[in-house]
Amino acid sequence: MPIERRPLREQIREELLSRIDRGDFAAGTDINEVALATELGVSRTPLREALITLAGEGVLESNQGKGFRFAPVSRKEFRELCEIVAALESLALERSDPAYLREIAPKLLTLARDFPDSVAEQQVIERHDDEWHDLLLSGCRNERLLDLITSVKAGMRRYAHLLAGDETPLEREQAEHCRVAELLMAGDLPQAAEALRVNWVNGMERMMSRIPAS
Amino acid sequence: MPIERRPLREQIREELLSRIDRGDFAAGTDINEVALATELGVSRTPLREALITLAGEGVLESNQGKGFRFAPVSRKEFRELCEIVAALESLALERSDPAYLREIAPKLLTLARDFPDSVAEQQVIERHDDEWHDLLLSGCRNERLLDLITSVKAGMRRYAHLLAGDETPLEREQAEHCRVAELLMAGDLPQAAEALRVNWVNGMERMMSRIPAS
DNA sequence: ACTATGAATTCTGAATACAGATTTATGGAC
DNA sequence: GTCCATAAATCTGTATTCAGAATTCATAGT
Repeated sequence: MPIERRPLREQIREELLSRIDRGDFAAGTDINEVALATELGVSRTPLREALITLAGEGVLESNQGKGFRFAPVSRKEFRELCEIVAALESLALERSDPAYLREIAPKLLTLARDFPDSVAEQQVIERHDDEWHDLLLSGCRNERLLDLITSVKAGMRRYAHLLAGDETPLEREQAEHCRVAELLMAGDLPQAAEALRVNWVNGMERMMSRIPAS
Repeated sequence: MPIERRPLREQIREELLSRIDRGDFAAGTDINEVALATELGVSRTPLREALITLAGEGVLESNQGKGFRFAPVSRKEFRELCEIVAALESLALERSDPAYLREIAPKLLTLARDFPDSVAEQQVIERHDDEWHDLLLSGCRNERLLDLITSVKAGMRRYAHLLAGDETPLEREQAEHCRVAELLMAGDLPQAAEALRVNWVNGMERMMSRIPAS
């Protein structure tokens, strides 16, 4: 059994991202490197490496002499990120193997219908949503594109916990996912890609009001 | 006058990118950190920070215990990158201020017509091309998108010097740029965005044969 | 009371030191 | 001569140290 040997910076990056998911860090707050390094039980070197990576993904900002801080959230940026991901995921779908898509379409439909009901924990809903999108794009042949999508989505994680504990119209989300799946079963890739883009744009509108004005 | 004070890692990153433009490094070769740090006159710490950034942009690869190396080039990846940039630039154009676009359209047309002739140095041609694209997208209101485009294009720089010293059909490139500019003058944003996408796809096809098979 | 100035503190950015992994070199068995 | 084992050298990944910038705090002056 090959035991896991990954650079510390990657583990640290993932730990920080999962803490962001839990809403541990408030947007806009400064990072104290020594304090955080001590808490994580690592030295500043790999921590800084992780911070630099996250800054490249837009999760953090860095200012000369002032170090890193969690990038503030804004409706403007959220809209920008949604636009980007909508375009990228739509492209990824268009660049997928049609045969493979038809193959997984039934499973996508099942997953979409099995959406957890509104009372489920936000964490559960999000994980289910991620799973659906991951499966949807798993047939994309453009590897760089998949990496890029993952990276951009990391920048969106800051918004996840802001949207927790609400009465979002899950039915709409569910219906839109079903529509994508059905179009794939019918073999209409362009329409499915368009439906996916629409899903992102609609989702953005639904979430927009929950984000602080500026 | 505020004198320039930027982190070393950024300066190093840019220096490495410009060296890649000059074709100083062969794709696929390993990086010796101590040697490179010495040559640049810096310590390994900021150098590694720059390397990690470049790895995040796809310029480098990193393997546990083996350090960094310049990512190998391939037709497949070049096609992938072109697809991505085509989609992103097209989106950026669609998200630009139409009034501003009409304003700069004449200048875009002039620049496109003033394309350096075939005998000009590759460097000159590339710089001119970059200038045109930068101006074209300068009206985009989606800041994250512009950053992303810059980042993805950094990953394409590895291919720049491969395409040097050839008899590429510059006329086609020039004509396509003119077409985009003309559509913008006519105020037809969707068509201009589509023409821009086509320009990227065609450019990809033109370059493809010059890249090593695998 | 308020501001300005400067020292003390805290923190980041960069350099150096150390530990462990990987590669290269060496030597012996066949 | 080839193959394998083992030791030396090299290099990366991480920790620690150092230098200087930014911030805080205290004090003097108005």
